[in-house]
Amino acid sequence: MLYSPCKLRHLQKDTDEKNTSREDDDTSAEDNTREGSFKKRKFLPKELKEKFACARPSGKQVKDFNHHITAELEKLAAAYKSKKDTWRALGYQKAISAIRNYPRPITSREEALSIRGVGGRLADKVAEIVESGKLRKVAEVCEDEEAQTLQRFMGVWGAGPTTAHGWYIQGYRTLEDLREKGNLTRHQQIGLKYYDDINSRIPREEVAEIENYVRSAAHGIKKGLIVMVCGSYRRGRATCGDVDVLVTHPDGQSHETVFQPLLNKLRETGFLTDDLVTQEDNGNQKKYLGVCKLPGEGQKYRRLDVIVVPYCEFAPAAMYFTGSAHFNR
DNA sequence: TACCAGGGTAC
DNA sequence: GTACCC
DNA sequence: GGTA
Ligand SMILES: O=c1ccn([C@H]2C[C@H](O)[C@@H](COP(=O)(O)OP(=O)(O)OP(=O)(O)O)O2)c(=O)[nH]1
Ligand SMILES: [Mg+2]
Repeated sequence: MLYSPCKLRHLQKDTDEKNTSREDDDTSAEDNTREGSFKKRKFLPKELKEKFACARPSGKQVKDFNHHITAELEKLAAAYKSKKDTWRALGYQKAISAIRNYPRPITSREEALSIRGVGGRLADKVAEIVESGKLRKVAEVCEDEEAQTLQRFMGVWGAGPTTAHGWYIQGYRTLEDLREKGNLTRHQQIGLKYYDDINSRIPREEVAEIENYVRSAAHGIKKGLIVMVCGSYRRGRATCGDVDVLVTHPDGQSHETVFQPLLNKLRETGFLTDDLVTQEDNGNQKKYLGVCKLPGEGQKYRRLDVIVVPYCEFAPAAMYFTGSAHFNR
């Protein structure tokens, strides 16, 4: 990420057709009813409160009113992605993101259609789920052996549709096949080793523990370091796929020297168990991707991403790293 | 019908 | 160059 | 898949 003003331009424009909410919130410009009680600003025009998620109180937890719908659509999105039907998968993903952040339960095809990113065909599917609780298309597309195997293989970190298909046509069907016969890159070996843990969601309470662990290590290296978890955690999700840690320092200088020492410190204590990408440079940003585990019995292995950025890029880096991916795109 | 973000590393 | 990832 |  370059964090140039140019890159950020689209974030501030066309607010009324592209939705201003980071979680990509709900819908198109018109419907959006939501009380929104800003005590200090009684004069805030009602249209604004209805139009902008940022003008409404967020409350503490991010709700997931339409989980039954997004869970079903997720299955199709994943299946299309595994079949390399990229753009169809993107369409599904955008709709899922919009529905996930729609602020109340959807009860009709028309209501679904009012959401930006949900067109006629997806609205039909939403309606079917609302009425029957499931989608016949899922059985059709996702439940044969090939589809299920591709999904299984793509759960290996570092394996995408091409690799999964390659393993499939070599006759592999199980993770055990991969372990004993498969040709795996270093990333994929790690992904397979921790398959179950990496594919488990992380409760946000545990993410907070990991944040504190990294913060303690950071403060042992340099006083004043800012350690902030971004990603789905910062967007308020109850569970997260991984932990995205942003590190910076208000002196505007220290970011240059903390990256490797911080990682080394986390390695020494055994917190970092495996490295995926030890250093990825982008402008002044440094990024680490790896696997970690909190001390103590029964802790799972978790995917950890760390970026270290100069303080002057703190805000845009936090924006990028908080996402969602859909919002950034 | 054209387009769907923009950047990086591993192989 | 391609595959995969953030 | 959806949007323009
Ligand atoms: O293709 C991508 C993927 C990620 N990001 C940014 C936004 C995202 O929020 C952040 C962290 O990525 P991650 O994959 O961890 O996404 P997440 O939003 O944290 O979701 P999850 O709960 O799956 O980790 O990096 C992008 O800009 N583009
Ligand atoms: Mg994340």
